[in-house]
Amino acid sequence: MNLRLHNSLSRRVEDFVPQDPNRVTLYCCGPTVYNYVHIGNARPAVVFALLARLLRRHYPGVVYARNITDVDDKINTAAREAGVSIGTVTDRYAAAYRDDMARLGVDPPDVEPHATTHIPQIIAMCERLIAGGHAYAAEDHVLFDVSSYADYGHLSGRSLDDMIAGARVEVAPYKKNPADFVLWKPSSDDLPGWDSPWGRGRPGWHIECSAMSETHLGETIDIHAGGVDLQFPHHENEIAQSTCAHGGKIFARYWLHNGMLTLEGRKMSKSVGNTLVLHELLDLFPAEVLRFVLLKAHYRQPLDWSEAALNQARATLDGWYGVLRDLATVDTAAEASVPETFEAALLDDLNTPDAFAILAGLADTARRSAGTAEASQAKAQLLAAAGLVGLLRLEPEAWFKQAAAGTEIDAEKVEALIAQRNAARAARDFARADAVRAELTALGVTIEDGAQGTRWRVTRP
RNA sequence: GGCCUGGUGGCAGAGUGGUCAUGCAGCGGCCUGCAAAGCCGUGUACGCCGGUUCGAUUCCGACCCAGGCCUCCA
Repeated sequence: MNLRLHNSLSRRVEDFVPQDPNRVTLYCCGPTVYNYVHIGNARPAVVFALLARLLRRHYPGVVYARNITDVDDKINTAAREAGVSIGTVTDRYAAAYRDDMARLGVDPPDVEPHATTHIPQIIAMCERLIAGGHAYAAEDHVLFDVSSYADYGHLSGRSLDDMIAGARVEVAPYKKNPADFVLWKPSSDDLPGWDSPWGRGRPGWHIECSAMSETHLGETIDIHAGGVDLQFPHHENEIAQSTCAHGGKIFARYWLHNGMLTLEGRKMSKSVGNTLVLHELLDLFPAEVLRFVLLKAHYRQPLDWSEAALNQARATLDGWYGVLRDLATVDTAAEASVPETFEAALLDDLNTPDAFAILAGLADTARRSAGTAEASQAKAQLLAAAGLVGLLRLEPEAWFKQAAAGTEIDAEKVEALIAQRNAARAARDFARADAVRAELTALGVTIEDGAQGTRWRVTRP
């Protein structure tokens, strides 16, 4: 079983062959911490943490870096508006990000570099680029000279001429070429800044990733990942900077890009203003429901976020948890290996929809295995496969008794009503029994009479 | 305008040159006091038009439509 990945450089699915199996390097562009992230920001975090997990299963050494951008004009604005320091804003939202990711079941990266702790490396990279004739200082800025890098535009499939023709931005007068981009820019006294050979200033957006990637993963990394909206200009610029700073050595061997989330068919983005805040969604829905929706479409496809998608995810998970509830007493101490077909689907460019189809089959097998000698193995396989994608991590009873958003379930009251109803049933007073059930329904509780008694669950919202 | 994706059954969503995706929903039945859960059964799906082929949803071309990038954005 080999890992195959779609490489944006070739626009094809390729066999993944690391430079060094003992040190596979993966870098994912992380958030700019000026606010809570939205659900769209969670997609790359979930998808590429899953990729890191897969890599760890197949290679002895993996280093996964996901950065925090903590210097940015939007951060400055947010701090000014809130009347707090910039550090307060970045600390608060970086912590919130880590917390939200943990709740979503996203494994933390091995390294979480912050831009502001890599200023010396950023300055050094600027100096190297200037020395190599790839960048120039002008009016307290340092700019990358795109004409010095013949391959500029390769990743995003566009030529310099196209870019200039299609430019919709005003070109700063100090740029040699309209497509030149800022590596370093001056800061006024009220803005965060660091001393540099070009005066007090701060880094441009793109250079930080190049510097942090170089610092923690080396000059050539195996995989660089991020949203497809970063393909241009962010990733294109990273390639230009890093390649030129490293004497032409390839920067990233495989480029992975996840598709955008849409809301009612429109791209979800902070600039459009139609974002759903992950922090809030986590209070409204079980984290596994959010994970399920994020992984149910292939990562490169656009994904439409909707109430219907959430309900369907919940219904499917209810079914799978129902299997686990039926097998609650089955011991899974046996070997719990991930079935090969399941892992093969994931290894095929992270085909999570196919993996989910296989998971449904495993759930089916497990359900049918109840009471047979195969039950333990079937349950173990279901749990192992689901666990790899971060699902079915709760005890089934806990899953079914999760209260709906904003409500509390009084389990004792529910149990008491069930006892009343069962007493009525025993007396064959079905009118009374149905009346009690109506009370339970009003509480948002569905009951199931079974051979081992009556069990209940919170009806999905 | 340039570049790039994609159009699959009620919905979501994989995939394939020639039997089956899968999930949710629906319908019929079994079970149940009734439900719920479960079980059994149930759908002439692949944007449009040409081409290649014994055969295309799958390959090629045109067209239509939708979305993304070209500006901060995951």
